[in-house]
Amino acid sequence: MSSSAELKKAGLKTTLPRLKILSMLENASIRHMTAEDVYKSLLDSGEEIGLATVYRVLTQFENAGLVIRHNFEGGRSVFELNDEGHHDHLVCMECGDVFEFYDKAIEERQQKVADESGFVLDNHSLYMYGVCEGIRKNGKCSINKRKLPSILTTSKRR
Amino acid sequence: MSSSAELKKAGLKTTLPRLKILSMLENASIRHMTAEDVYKSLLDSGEEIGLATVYRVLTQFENAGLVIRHNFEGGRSVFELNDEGHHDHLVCMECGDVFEFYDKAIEERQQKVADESGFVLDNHSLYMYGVCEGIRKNGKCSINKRKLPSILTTSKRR
DNA sequence: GGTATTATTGCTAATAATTTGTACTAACGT
DNA sequence: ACGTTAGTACAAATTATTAGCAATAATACC
Ligand SMILES: [Mn+2]
Ligand SMILES: [Mn+2]
Ligand SMILES: [Zn+2]
Ligand SMILES: [Zn+2]
Repeated sequence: MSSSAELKKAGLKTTLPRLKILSMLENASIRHMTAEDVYKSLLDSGEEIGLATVYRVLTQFENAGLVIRHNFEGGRSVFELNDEGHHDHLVCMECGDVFEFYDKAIEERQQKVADESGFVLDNHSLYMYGVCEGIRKNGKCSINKRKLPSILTTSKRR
Repeated sequence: MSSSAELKKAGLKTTLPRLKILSMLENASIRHMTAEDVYKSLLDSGEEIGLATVYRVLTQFENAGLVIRHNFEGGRSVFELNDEGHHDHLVCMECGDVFEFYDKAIEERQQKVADESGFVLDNHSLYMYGVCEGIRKNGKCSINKRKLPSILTTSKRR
């Protein structure tokens, strides 16, 4: 589906800033980006945008269900496209790498715990923090996930 | 153990502000408090303290392992005394009530997931958000957990 | 106990991240 | 195309937290 159609489906008008941001999220080499990551990446790609707009649009995307906001330990909010199913996260405290996982047993036990406590569950966040294999074995992470794309392949226009 | 001894054991000098804060955490009717909750509660109890000191001391307590810091969805940091063993949290989005739980199966699966990913785990946070039974059945929570103690039973001095 | 040494406090001012106000534009239904 | 309404850019405001620094309080030593 086109980005424009995705915005429409989410009940959002198709505007250039929104297209740029959605496009950046879809094409960036890193999946979990802060508002400023998105902003800087767009500037680096030669796109013009305001930081406040990035914040505003990311929040709209969150409310529309287009992106998920995460609050990893100690840091600012990071956003990821809501294109895969639900999953939880393993964060390396050394290199910042984020590994995603889904564990059916954990999900089921969570539901059970909620049921037993009389809670109707809305959502949950499970973040695990540790040190990844790359750092432990090679002293540094194999892939530098902090690198942002210098060119935005889509979002080119006119 | 006395509060003073607890501070010593944690490698912190016994000072009046630290005693007041530790005492407040030990005696408050709510377990999970923001820095400002602690600050306001102390003022309400007639105790004098600076807000910056509360932030500073809570961070020191965190580093010393005396308290745990949580970042519940959307809100500011909340602190709880590290006197029980590890547990995770169920937060009611309506009344703010916090239920604690420990599920051995979840903990074990988490370890397994980390092992399989080559991660050495340091810590994790699992927060579940929903609506509690009290709200659903009575329209409001039975216990108002937001109420702060007006008098500090300990920490009186001289 | 009295005094030196040094950590800690309580201001207040500074930050960092995010949000808001507003005058200016762009989108889109007709 | 036109008008209405929503969205944008930029600056200024907020909110939560931290930093700078002079005044104080807590051990250490005599
Ligand atoms: Mn999950
Ligand atoms: Mn746990
Ligand atoms: Zn993810
Ligand atoms: Zn707890």
